[in-house]
Amino acid sequence: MGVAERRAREKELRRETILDAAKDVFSRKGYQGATMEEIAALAEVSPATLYLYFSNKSELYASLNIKMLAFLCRRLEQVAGQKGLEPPEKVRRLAHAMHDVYTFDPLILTNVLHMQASQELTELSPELKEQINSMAAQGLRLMAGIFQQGIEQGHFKPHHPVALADLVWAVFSGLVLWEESKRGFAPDKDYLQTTLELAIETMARGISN
Amino acid sequence: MGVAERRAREKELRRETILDAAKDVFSRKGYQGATMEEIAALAEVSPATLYLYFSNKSELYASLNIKMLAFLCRRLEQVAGQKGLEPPEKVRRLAHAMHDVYTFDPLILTNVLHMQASQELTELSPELKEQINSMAAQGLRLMAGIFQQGIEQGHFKPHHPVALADLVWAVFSGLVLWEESKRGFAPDKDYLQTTLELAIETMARGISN
Amino acid sequence: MGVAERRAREKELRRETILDAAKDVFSRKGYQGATMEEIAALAEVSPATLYLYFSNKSELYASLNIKMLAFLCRRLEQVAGQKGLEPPEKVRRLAHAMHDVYTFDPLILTNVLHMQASQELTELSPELKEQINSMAAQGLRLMAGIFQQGIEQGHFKPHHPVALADLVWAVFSGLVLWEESKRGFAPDKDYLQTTLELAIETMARGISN
Amino acid sequence: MGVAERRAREKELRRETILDAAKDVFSRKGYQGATMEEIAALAEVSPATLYLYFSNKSELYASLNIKMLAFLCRRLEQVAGQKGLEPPEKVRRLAHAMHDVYTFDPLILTNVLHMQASQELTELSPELKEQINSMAAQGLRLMAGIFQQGIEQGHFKPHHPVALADLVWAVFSGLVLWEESKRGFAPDKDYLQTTLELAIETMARGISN
DNA sequence: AATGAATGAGCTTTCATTCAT
DNA sequence: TATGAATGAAAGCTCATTCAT
Repeated sequence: MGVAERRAREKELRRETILDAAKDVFSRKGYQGATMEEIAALAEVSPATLYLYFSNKSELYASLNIKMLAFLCRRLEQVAGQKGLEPPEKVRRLAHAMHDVYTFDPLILTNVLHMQASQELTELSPELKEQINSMAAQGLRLMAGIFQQGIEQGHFKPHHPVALADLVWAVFSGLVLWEESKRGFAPDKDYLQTTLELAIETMARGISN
Repeated sequence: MGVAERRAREKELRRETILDAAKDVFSRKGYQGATMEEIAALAEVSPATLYLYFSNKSELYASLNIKMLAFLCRRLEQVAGQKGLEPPEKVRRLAHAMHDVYTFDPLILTNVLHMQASQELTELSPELKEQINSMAAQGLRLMAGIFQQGIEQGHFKPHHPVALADLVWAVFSGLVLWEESKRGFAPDKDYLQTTLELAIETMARGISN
Repeated sequence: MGVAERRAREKELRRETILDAAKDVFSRKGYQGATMEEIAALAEVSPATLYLYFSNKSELYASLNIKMLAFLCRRLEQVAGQKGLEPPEKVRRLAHAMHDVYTFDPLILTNVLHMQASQELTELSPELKEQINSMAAQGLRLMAGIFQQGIEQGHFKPHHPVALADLVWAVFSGLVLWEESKRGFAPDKDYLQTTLELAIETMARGISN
Repeated sequence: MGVAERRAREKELRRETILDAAKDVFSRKGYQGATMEEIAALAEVSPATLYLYFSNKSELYASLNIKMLAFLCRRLEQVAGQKGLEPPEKVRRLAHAMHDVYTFDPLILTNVLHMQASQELTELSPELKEQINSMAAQGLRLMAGIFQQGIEQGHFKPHHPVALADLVWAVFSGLVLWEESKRGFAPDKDYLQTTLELAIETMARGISN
């Protein structure tokens, strides 16, 4: 059992190594631009080894994105689930949460947003596509829940909460991708932090005036 | 000379045809996913012909984006250059302008934003990269000018105008890319129009509170 | 027009060159064992060129077999269509015809029989599979027609003509494949000729006694 | 020693399990199409284990065919060795014997015939090739012996008995492979039985008229 | 000027085989 | 002895790019 256990742990470890390498390469080159060879080299395995862990390129890509969406959702759940907080405060924490994710690993969001913003999804198998879409939807639902509460309690002017969540997500995508696009120009993390927080809050209030 | 002139015009015409085809294909497939063959087929020329007008794929891509950025800048100049308008009104018109561009041809912005939001730039020659970056910078400068004026005249609370322009651009990217990412879900153009206008204006004021 | 014509002829010529090379390689190595690279080398083109003429390996294989079945059917039609011949004589000519095909190019039959005798068909697209099967069926129908006539005119004892055709085809396959399997042992062409003729005729009579 | 013996028997058992799995896979997919992994999975061992029993794929294939040829020869010996039977009756029993083998396990013959009818042999080491060829030759010799006797005793008209044996083998191959090629069309076992018997007998007589 | 045809380089994927455990 | 894991080598196929006509 000891052997089997260690094997399993080692296997899981290597899987993570590969996913890490994939995250890096996919975020730098995009889905089409990334090559299995480069991912393999970064993970320090042979290309053939990748296929022991993922049945093909698109499944690797999908697994990666699912993992990252899961991380994002978990963080959003923490915020949404906090009892006894006024919605405006929750909105502020929402901004913090997304910024946290970005600070923890900018590539996570870069990948998720790139995926949302582009066509790679069409190449995936329907099941994986479905899984990814439903996780993304859950993220939006969590955000929408916060606004819903705020509207019900009179903090925000009546407006469809899903539309608000959409808008926040869009703003957020814009900010992060914009940061990304300026890579090399020493992006200021505080700048993102501040504008993000402000943008989300004013948006949540202003949109329905 | 009449002959030479007509030749030149015909050549220019074909160049435009190719760029149009490229715009379509690049916006649908992304840089890596697009093939010269598909672009050629759409432009109704042979693949070899593309190389009479553009020395390679990345130059074609760059030329396309430069053209589109130029179009965008021209429209921004119209807004920025109007005399006798109060800055808040200019901001409103700024939103209109960007939405106009999007309405006139969504692919223009889709391409520009995708390019900004991703890594294709790294493949281009330094000169072209420089040219593209400087045009993008000019667009930002034009927007920043509007906010600058507003701040000087006391309409907006003091804040670095370039940062404001950045934020507007980011919000806008977010909204458009978000729209794009939901292709197939019957996007509502009015929704984009309204939220865009609102977002820019509230942002312009709120950011400095 | 002269140019277009010559181009078309050259293209057709090259297509034939490729098919010839494919015939050779497929008959030596079988479908799975053959490589596009070897076929290309034999045809003195690059592997990529093969894909200008055939969309993939299985289509190349199918095209080859269709062409060869067509050749076989044409020869069988000549025999079946001859007026004023007694069925026993027709049977004799049938043996000659099949032997002719074999003499003209042993690889033709080797390929057709190998294909019939193995699993490669399952890899082809349904349409091509259908086309190949229908041509093979036509060959059998032609042979069956000869026996049908012989039975009706009392030359052969009553028996289902299709079953007879099946049997003849089987015998023939056996003889040719057996020859093939002994390659290198100086196969005697006359031997095949004689036994083939004898086998077909005795079979045609004996089966129903 | 008891332990060593049991070990040996277990080893032999596993070898047989592997050969059985190989027989199945090779007959379904052919030599090139079969994969060591599929064979291993069917034998419920790891791919690496195969290499403890056979030094490589082609040796496994060869071992399999040698075993099957041995089985076939044993059955032929039974027929050839029976005293006090008239040659015509022996011929009849020869047909039965071959049909028995086919009934006992169609895959045995399918494999042997496929191998004879194709090129896989060229990949084998000279020694194995030699061994296979000599066993096939022995099978033929056994059949030839029957005809030899018949000729000597005046039952069949003078003809080279080896040629007769060749022909019978060829007919038989044809019938079985033809059956195989129609897999899926509910092949009728009685049909094979009857035509086989008839074909061998008429051939044995007719060939020398 | 335009193109049909060709190809080199490179990609994803498979698989027989090896080896540390 | 048995195997999980790894990989080198090769396969099918694609595509940006070139070139003779």
